[in-house]
Amino acid sequence: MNHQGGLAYRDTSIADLARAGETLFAEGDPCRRTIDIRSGVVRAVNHSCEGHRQIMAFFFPGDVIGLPLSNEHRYTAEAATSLLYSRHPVLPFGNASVQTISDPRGLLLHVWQEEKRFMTRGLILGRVGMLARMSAFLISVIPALHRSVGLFDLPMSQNDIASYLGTSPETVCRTLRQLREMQVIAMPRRGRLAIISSQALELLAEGVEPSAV
Amino acid sequence: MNHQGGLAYRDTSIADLARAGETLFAEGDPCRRTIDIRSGVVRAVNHSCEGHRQIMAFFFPGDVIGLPLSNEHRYTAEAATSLLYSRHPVLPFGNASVQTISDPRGLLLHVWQEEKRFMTRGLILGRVGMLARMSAFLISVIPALHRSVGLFDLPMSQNDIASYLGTSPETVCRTLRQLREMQVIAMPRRGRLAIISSQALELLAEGVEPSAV
DNA sequence: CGACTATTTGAAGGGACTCAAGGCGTGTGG
DNA sequence: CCACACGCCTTGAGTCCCTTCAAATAGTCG
Repeated sequence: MNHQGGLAYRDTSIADLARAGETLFAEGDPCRRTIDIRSGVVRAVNHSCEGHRQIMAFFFPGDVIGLPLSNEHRYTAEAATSLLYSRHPVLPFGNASVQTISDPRGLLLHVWQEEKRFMTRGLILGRVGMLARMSAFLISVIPALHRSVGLFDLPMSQNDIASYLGTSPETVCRTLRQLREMQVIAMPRRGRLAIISSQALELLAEGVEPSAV
Repeated sequence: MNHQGGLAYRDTSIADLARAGETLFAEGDPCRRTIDIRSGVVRAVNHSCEGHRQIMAFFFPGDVIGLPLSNEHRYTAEAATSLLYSRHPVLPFGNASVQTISDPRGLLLHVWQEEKRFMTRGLILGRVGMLARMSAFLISVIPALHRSVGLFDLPMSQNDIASYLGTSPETVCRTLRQLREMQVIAMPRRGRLAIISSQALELLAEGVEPSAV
């Protein structure tokens, strides 16, 4: 999941800092530069005209976002946590070939990584029942989470998780509690997560009845 | 939505035929060729290990699928209707640059088109309530549908729509009936669709209360 | 015409949403 | 250092929507 070293110039560029909530680029902005996440989490946000707000994906260290697939950005990127990142200039879309010639494999790899994140949300939201959705969500983010002694750091707020899962913060809280009571996960502290039974988590994500776990 | 003429060789290649239900390529297969849809609908399918099946996207004439973003196909492609398409050979992933050099803009356009389809499903499934989801789904597919005298041809079965929307065929049927009773759409025949009030459809997709429409 | 699939409808049950309110954690300012 | 304020998380209660199971009808293909 971490494509360290995917771009040759990564190590030489200076990192920028963004605070939680800061907007990196907005939907409709012209694609001027890609953003290479060093540490922290970025959320891709879509605003509907009625004011509803959806989080379409979370991006993690190693991901490169803002890729010039078209002239304009296709979503708004916000820092979900405090963030360390670097920016790399991009040629206008008409000259995209120049962008790809320098490292076509790198570009396509990053495009694929981005697309995977969107596909994953679809697969998660397509499941029936919040338990299955939450379990699938946890499984999908765990590989990208920072671990310390078997305890994961769940960096996004339950509000963000709710927007991602298409539900309410209350339901997120209740579902996590349910997983705790089933001894599938543990959350010793705010934002800390331990997986007690990853097998049970996978069964739940597949839609197996909770009573059978 | 229809990128006619996106690839120069389209007009000169001979079209293949596939029957409804036929598999064009399977998840995990090596990416040997891209598929250029001429007529009909393709569904991108994901099978979970427990046998559950999700439709991640529908693809329409003008879409090019099976793009070599990685070595292997990322989903299974099946003909949702009888299909006319053409295949174009693709160099192995390591040589992807050669693929892009001939027409980098074309490749990126098609990649973007594919990614948009996956993003769209996420945005649809992220809405609350089946009415909103169904309305958003109809809005998203209408531009790709074949029209005859204001009557659209809805080519996918309600089973497929259910798999796409993450619900059951019964709920799909009931939701369509509800839209009919609200005079928002009409379905004079199986697979035929008329939009009576596209404005109401958009309001419903935005989550406005049905009683307010 | 007959078999099969797709669509439609009914009824019952449970799960998720909403509204409302209370507890916890964090950070800020006096 | 403490008090306060604010946002985040947690919990409760009621309602409605969606799911599931079951069965009938319509449409399609041989």
